[in-house]
Amino acid sequence: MRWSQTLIPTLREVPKDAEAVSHKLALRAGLIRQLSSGVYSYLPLGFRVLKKIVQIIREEMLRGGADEVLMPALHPAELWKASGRYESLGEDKIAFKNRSGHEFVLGPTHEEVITSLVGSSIKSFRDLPVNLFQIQTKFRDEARPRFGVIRTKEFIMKDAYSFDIDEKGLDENYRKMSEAYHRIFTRCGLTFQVVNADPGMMGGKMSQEFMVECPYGEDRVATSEGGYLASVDIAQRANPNLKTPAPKSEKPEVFDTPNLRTIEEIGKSFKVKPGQMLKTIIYRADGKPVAAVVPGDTEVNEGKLRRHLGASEIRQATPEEIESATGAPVGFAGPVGLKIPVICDWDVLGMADSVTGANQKDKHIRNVNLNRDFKPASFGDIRYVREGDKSPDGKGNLRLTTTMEIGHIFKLGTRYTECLNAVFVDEKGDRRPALMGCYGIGVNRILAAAIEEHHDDKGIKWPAEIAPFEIEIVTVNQDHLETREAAEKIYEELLREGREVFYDDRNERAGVKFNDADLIGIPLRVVVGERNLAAGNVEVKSRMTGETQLVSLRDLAKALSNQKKPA
RNA sequence: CGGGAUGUAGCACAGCCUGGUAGUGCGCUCGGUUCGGGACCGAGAGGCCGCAGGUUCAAAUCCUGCCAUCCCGACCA
Repeated sequence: MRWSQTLIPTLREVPKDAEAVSHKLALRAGLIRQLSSGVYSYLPLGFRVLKKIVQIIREEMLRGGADEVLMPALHPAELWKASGRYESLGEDKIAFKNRSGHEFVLGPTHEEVITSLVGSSIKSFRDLPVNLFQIQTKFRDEARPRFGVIRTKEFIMKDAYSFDIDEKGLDENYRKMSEAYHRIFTRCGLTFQVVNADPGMMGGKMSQEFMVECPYGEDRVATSEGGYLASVDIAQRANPNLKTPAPKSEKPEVFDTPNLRTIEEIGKSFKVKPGQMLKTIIYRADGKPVAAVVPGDTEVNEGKLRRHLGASEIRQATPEEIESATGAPVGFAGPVGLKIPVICDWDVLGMADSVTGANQKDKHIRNVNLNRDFKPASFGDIRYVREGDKSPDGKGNLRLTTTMEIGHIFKLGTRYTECLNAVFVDEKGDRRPALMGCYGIGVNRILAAAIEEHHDDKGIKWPAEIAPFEIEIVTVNQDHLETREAAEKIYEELLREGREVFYDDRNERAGVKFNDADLIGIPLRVVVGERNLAAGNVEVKSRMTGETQLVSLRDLAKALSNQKKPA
């Protein structure tokens, strides 16, 4: 393709609020153009990258035994209602009614649709397993799109769904998909980690996230030297086995804290370190009130608390519920004298003479001590891990890194197949719901992640397999006849060989073209200029390594195919 | 949904406090000199100053409302 025939904007300046590196570079290099908040168009260069990524995904999914389908973007709302997930979609849902009053959802994900499709197609265990995937646009009315193409309202997703007759089959499909994901992300040039994750609202037993390190990511991962790796949502820590210090105080003392509710406010006004305070949060676990107590400088992890309690559902109490449980408005809860079960984090065992809410309006209480002043129902690991916590495998401490999720695989079990009636008849003649797995990849995010990982201050350095082109031809002086003729000849020849060539045939100064080439980041650059041409040579430069070499015109084709990455 | 900011030429911004002819840089057009790492000189074109009201002799500028965008938070397979 010739530059002059392509819609590539000359865009060197980027809005100052473009924060993420990948966002800035994608705009500057003319990969994308923003249409509105969280909605982007892909220009030719960006689209080529997407196409490459899509092709890699497609090949590896087929290799992994999945077959391709395409489901509609518009889903009947009845399906969603049947699965019970309609309401929980909340703000994300884009639903509307057509003229005849039918309600539709603009598909944010396709579990409901595929389950209904597969349910109506399978009869017997002989029809299973099936594993189907598609690559298409999803819509989610994100409350806050951000970081360019990292979180957008509309995005391209590869989603796959497997259906099996038993756990063994599900395990097998899950493993194959995991392997396919490893191949996909590796081919896309990404350094990634596989992290155990919280299955969350999707239900199911097991889930793993494929993460890349990225300062603009929205997830955090805990790692340790011993190889422990988990999303902070579920990351655990070893029990520090703290000994409770002897109280220095005689008895607790209530004091006035008018209008001071937060840990921060109290800390400031009374010179108390947050770590010396007991944060008490009231929850409803399966409808029953409980109080969770953690050090003031840590956060309660609801998922951990839920598992600790063995509850199936947990949520923060409403202000009214808090008032009835503690006798005080929000902001003054504490463990002393509470009538509801108190769950303490292990850390609390190591604290003495703490400050906490007094369960009275505008009052807190100091010199509070465990056992003497309050007696917890139980102890456990109920807070989010922090940098420096002991790794649960006992090997070293935890380190937290910011990451971006590029893929996620789940074992869903029968959650959808039961309510949407995707059942089959087994060998014994019994009707059973199929066991389901689902597997997603954010295609746009791979593009962003690749830029985040592979760039320098001049621009993008595309990994070979997803580069928009293999080779860019740059003429130093397009007006110079011999230069132009040589470049045209090289261009035509490479095209004939089936190479993907981008030809910067613009009548621009050399410096401009070199800088643009660095910015766009095509792996190989062939520079055709009068100086070298006189000796029958051109220059070949690698964007990744910066190496340059002089190659004679005669050997050019060979030199370039040596650079071609083995498939 | 809360907190903060910003809407002025294709793009990035200044001007606003203290009302008085619409500005700068990049890009674009024309002419010339340049031409192996973002050239220079000269001449031009291009704006309903987000929208609607109000105050005023006079509003990009002050006031009110709305809309949009961005940032922080809440939320998020």
